[in-house]
Amino acid sequence: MENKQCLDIEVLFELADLFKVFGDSTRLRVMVTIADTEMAVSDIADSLHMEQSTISHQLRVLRQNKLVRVRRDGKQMYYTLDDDHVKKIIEMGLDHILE
Amino acid sequence: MENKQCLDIEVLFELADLFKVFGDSTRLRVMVTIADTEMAVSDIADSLHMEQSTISHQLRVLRQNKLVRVRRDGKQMYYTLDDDHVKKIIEMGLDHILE
DNA sequence: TCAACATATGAACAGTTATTCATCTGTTCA
DNA sequence: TGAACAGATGAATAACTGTTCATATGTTGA
Repeated sequence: MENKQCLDIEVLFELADLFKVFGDSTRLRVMVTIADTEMAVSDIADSLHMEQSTISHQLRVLRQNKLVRVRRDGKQMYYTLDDDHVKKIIEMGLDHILE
Repeated sequence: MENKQCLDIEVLFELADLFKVFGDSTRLRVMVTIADTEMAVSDIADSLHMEQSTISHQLRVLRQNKLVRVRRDGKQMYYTLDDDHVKKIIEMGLDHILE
């Protein structure tokens, strides 16, 4: 932990909030689903066999945390992962689990 | 996401459970506190100005998820982070926040 | 403009979780 | 052996969170 002096309470609260977002299987599944491709909300929902509303609610959480990018095309909203950072965090977690 | 075929529902549930552990500021603070040093429970509690019971409960969660190691020395239990994996996950998250 | 469609959103509910208090277990040393 | 101490744990509670239902917003094409 090289930047330990930066790790005051506030930063750790923020960090906890970030990890909270990853700590839900629905959000994780959405993130993996749109990791390498843009997808419309209802297609994500279909793909995961979940309700449109559920996915929409969770996409909002991902949006608020800047983990996804959105683009409107007509009636549809296309979501994709924001950056490779997010993938890296997921892969780090997988490494820990699959070791 | 290179091992995408491994990312079935079960693994993602496990992964979510792992991130849930990181998604609490108390646990995060405990992890950072014992990242580079062994510490007894009451010293962690004092250092964070929290109750012994609170820390003990959270250390149990960390233990159950194999994120910390324990060693008894007399009446005291000395905790430390289990491996560098855990630090890496925290640092990845910090990178995302502090960018 | 209006019907049809895609998505977003608010309220309600159920399930989960962190903290506290009280108490118990286990260790030391006198 | 027993008092003092460190830590663990169960129960209770308050706060939080994910999902669902119903509905609202916004876009398209006729």
